[in-house]
Amino acid sequence: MTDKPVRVRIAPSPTGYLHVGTARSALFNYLFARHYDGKFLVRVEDTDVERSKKEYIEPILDAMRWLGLDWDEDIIYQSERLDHYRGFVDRLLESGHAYRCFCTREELEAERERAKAEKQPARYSGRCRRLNSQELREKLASNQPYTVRIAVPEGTTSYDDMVSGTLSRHSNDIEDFIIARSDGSATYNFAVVIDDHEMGITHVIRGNDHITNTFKQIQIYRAFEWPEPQFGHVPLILRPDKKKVSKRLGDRDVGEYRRDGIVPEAMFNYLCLLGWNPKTEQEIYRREELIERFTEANFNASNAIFDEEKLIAFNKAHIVRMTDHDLAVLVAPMLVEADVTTKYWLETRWEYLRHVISLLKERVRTLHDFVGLGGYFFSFDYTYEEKADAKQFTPEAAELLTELADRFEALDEFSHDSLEAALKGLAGQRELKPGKLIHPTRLAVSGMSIGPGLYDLLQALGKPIVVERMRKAVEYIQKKHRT
RNA sequence: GACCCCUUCGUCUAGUGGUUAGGACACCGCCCUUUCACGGCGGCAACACGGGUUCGACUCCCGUAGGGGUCGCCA
Repeated sequence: MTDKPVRVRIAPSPTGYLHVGTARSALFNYLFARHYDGKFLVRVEDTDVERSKKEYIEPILDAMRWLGLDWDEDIIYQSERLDHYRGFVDRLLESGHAYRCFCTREELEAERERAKAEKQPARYSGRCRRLNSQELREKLASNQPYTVRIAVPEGTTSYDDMVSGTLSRHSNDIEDFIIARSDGSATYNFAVVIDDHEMGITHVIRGNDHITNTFKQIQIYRAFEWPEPQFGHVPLILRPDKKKVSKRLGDRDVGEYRRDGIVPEAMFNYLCLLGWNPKTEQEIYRREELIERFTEANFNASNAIFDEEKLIAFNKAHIVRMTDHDLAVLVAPMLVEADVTTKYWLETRWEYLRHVISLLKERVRTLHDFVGLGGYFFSFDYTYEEKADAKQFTPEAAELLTELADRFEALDEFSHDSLEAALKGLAGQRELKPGKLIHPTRLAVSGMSIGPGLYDLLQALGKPIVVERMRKAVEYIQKKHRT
């Protein structure tokens, strides 16, 4: 697919957060680089000194690390290369590929207004391109400020896009854009080309909102007679119908999803399948599988809507596949954060945590559910689910729970099988269906009507806690029915 | 408005001239089951429209419509 070693990059602006669209572009570049044993680089586009603060890049790098998008080489900061770009502007001026433009912002603004009013395309007239040497000398002598514009050659510019095939645009629609501001600093499109060239970028994979820029950037490559990288414009990620946007997972910042309990493996997998396809019916993949399968051939061309429900489905699938230990590492701080238990308690009972996770992992949508559905494994300060309470905690249940608690207490071995035998034994004697005991017991020891298999649950909790909670429930029921 | 990109179930998608148009998420049934979840089975549901080309179009071409992007001395 290429003769040179692949070098790609992601070039985020320091906005303070990683947008899912940028994340996916980064992901595609990462996958592409890893697949072809190339390099994946990061360049920070912070030329706008006004609004770029160093700290705004940290959350972005953080989110990338979280996703596992590890980059190669040092991060390049455009802000540190500002002076470097100037010489290149001069070269283009000398070679005649660029010219000075003395139009003021006001004049340009007026021109645009007029064009808009006349429903004409809003493009620069090219007035200063036609300045003769006499006029030029006068303007220069009078110290008029100027910008530098590229002189786009007449004709059509074409390139072969990795996603959309051959794309072309007429020079009139590219326009003589500014490459250097009146203070001499390089503009975005110019700096990008210098950087990509000097970084040896071979492939530029980015959102299709950059197609217009690509035609501009190609002008610069050609003016310098530099080799052009291959460009690939992937479809955009759209948000769902605003009315249907969900409450919890409404934002598109990757960090937000992380905070919402999405595991990086799921985000990685899901994002990859938005605009790219492995051409198989399999959808759940590990990172290594995606690296192996990823090629530029299977890009999709149409925009995609980010479906949070499907992300959740991927999240469930990945959580089930993760090891209990890896999940425990992620869940432990959440339990502490939720004040369900303490860091110390967990550290001394890591095995228990892992076991709890193994019981819960199949029923969880996000990491937070481990807390929401498993708090009772760590503390007894829950209340009984209202509906279940009304249904299960009858006077009869109190009597049964009392008897069952006694039998449980008498057990030598507190195991899945012995618990089942004890419970079914009682049910048999009373000629009751096991459910008559199971449901109140579950409610008593967990406060919930849903959860892991009861015997697993009881065994995990252990005899003292089970018996205590059952007797507490009996007291509760008796009190409830007395009043 | 100009220029460009895109168009298969609600959503993500497979499909490259002849298919009962496949899968996944969601949804609805049923099964499994002490609950929930998992799993299994089944169902609902799509080729935007109009012209061509062709023996034959979801597939190719042209229009139309719709969606999206871009049009800064921002990136």
